[in-house]
Amino acid sequence: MRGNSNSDLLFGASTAEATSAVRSAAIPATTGAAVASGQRPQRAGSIEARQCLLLTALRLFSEKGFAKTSIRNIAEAAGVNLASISYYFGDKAGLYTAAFTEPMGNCRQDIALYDQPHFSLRQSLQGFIASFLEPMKEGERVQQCMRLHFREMLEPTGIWADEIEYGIKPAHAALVAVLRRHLGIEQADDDLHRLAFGIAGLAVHLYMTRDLVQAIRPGLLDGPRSIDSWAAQMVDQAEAMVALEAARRKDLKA
Amino acid sequence: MRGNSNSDLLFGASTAEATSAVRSAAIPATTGAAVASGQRPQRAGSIEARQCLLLTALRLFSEKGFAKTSIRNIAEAAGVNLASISYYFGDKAGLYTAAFTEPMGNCRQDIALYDQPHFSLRQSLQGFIASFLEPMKEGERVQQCMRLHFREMLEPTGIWADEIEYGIKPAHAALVAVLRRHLGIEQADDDLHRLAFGIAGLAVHLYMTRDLVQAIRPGLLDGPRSIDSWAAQMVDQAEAMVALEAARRKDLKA
DNA sequence: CGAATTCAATCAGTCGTTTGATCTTGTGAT
DNA sequence: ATCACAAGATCAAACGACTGATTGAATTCG
Repeated sequence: MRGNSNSDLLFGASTAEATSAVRSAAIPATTGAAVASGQRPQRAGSIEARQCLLLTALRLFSEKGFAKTSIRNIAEAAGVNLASISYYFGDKAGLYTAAFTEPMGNCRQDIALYDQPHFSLRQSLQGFIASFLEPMKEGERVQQCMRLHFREMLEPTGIWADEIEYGIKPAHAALVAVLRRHLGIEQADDDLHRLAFGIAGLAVHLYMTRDLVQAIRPGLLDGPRSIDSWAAQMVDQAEAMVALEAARRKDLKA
Repeated sequence: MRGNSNSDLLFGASTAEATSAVRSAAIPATTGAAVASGQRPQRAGSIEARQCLLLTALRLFSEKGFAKTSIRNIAEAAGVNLASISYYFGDKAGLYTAAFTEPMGNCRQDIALYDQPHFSLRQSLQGFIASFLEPMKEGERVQQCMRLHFREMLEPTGIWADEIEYGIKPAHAALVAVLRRHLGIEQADDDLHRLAFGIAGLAVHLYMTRDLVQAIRPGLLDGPRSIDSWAAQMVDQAEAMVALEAARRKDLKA
């Protein structure tokens, strides 16, 4: 009953748990009556180990992916004992879930950056593109978050379903709303959704093909200046794509 | 010395080998003098087993990735014995290499589709976009090839380096050449390369976010008609992006 | 016959997970 | 202030399952 480790890897791990409560919630009935529900006396160095484990896991998972990263690698790199993983996070899936969701508060893209009624189209597009490209300039922590994010996109593990529902869908809907507003369309149709996907794709594509760009045209991605240049070009392109759609709809009417 | 299985997984497997010669070439010195170099009497059903193994591997690798697919899974699904894998392909990496490269002849994008001196810009863009999107309409075999391809993009295993060098780089260079020609530029600069990446990203992005599109706007991807609509829109968008770049350069001169 | 192919069985290694002992720290009684 | 006790935290060691790979005999066909 426990053996299907390949199929049910990342499901069932509790997601909405407080930092210290995870430790107990993930453990079924091993240590017995040691933990009940909400009690966090906790010693001094405890959080350090947990945090170190979390960040190391984030780094390794984002670099090598879930399957190719063993919890022994993580424990070793973090300098903590192997059993600490099951102690703090229950199992490998719990650690992954925690590494995926907990640090995400810092690097979650903000819809408010582009979905404002008083924004011009260009302002909205700038905000949208920036919400994707800005993290590329920041520290590696944020980049690891994004990298893990986009890794999920190609290799869904279960968390991704949640992320689509509560992260991507709203963002997409917001962009569609922006476009709908500026194009003067009442009901969003297939073409508008495709346009939204296309604009998002301008930015998303960079994350996917980052290594590719590095290999083909090195220096096109080094330093914040390069990112800014790229972002500016994307905004122009997105604007042109919207203008194109506007013209197409105008032609269609006539 | 043999233990570093995580790091050197996919390296060292011979790539440029004929179909039947792989069987021997990948095996160092195990079966002794059984095989020398080029001798292929071969029985009738032999190629069937090899082919079945290859296609099953292609399917499973494209669905679950390299690490999460065991050779036992493949052998079982293919209905052949486990040892046949090492017999025909040497090891797991050899099977992967074969599954990656051999069926690729059918679905390799053709530079000739868009890099023609007498083509109009629109024709070239149509050919380029089509070279990406056309496979999405064909059978699942081709889709598995492409999926395995883009899986490599996020999770490089070594073959990817070759693919960049001999598959992607030439394609990118060809697109840059097309753009350079139509924009009347002598030397390709960063902006032109970014434009090329952007146009490619229009199409590539679809592969990455296929599941996403399916989840957010189902029906936007079903049937060849939908793909055609999408391709047409992409061509228009790419054209607009080129026009934008042309205008920008004209302004820059003045 | 003899080579090509298939098969069951087994190897050593890594994986995720669990265990029980040990060390460390905070708390309350004396 | 000192002690003992308990809970938090860490540790080495091991478990069973699964992995990729290999062997040598059995089978099948030219």
